Amino acid sequence: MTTADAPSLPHPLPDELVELIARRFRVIGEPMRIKLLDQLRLGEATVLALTDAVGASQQNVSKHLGVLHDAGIVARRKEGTQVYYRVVDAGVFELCETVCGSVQRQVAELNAIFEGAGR
Amino acid sequence: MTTADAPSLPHPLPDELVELIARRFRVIGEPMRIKLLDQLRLGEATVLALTDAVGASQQNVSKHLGVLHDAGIVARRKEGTQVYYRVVDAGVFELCETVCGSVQRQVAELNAIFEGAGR
DNA sequence: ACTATACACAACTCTGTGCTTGTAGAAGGT
DNA sequence: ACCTTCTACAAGCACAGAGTTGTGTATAGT
Repeated sequence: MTTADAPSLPHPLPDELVELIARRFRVIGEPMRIKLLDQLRLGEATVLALTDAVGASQQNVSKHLGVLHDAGIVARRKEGTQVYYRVVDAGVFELCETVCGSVQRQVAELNAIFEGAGR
Repeated sequence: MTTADAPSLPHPLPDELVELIARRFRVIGEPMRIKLLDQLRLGEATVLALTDAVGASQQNVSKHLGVLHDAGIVARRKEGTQVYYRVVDAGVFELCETVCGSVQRQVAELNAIFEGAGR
């Protein structure tokens, strides 16, 4: 438990694990779901609040939240007619930060090319 | 470079950045590409070697490598008729390890349920 | 020069999936 | 009881993308 890091994954990654990893990446690889997770970074929120925040239809938001829920990334809490969603796997934020780092680095490289060639 | 960490991403994530992040996740979210990256973890390799390693057609491997190359994750080095690919963005390994951690944790939870209910 | 090898590109097919529309179910207000 | 609100589910449509087939290009060997 305390040593969940430094896994040193097996070298020929088994096919089933590859499939699980790929599925997970695909779950996070949708703009709408990233927006929802970004909103949930501020804390739990209702479907209605998320719908207003991301500017999509209620059905669409509900569907995407269902995908995130099935993937075990978010959890539901029902209260009256409203359902509150929250992130239970904080690893997704780490993932987004890592990706952001790569993207920013690439953009910086492109920028350097323009600066070097432009003047 | 020195401050590439602790990004504390802006809270309403801009749409364009969301799109870039999602695209990146989708690039990595394919089993074949994960297998290729897993092989490239051992060092640079030719298309033929990767083709044999993952058990796919040469065209398919070449296509996936092209996607990884366009995404800036791998780089090419031509030598004679052969092309050597290598990973230039080590962040992908960090991503895979993070995802593996989440997957393993979920599997452990399911396992605990079976152990708790089975006996 | 000719042939073989290694890789990449283009066109095509097909599966997967995201979005919309419509609707059903649950809970609260009147 | 009735109606409204909030959420989830189902069917249909459309597009993105993964895989195959065929071919073009470059390099090495003879």
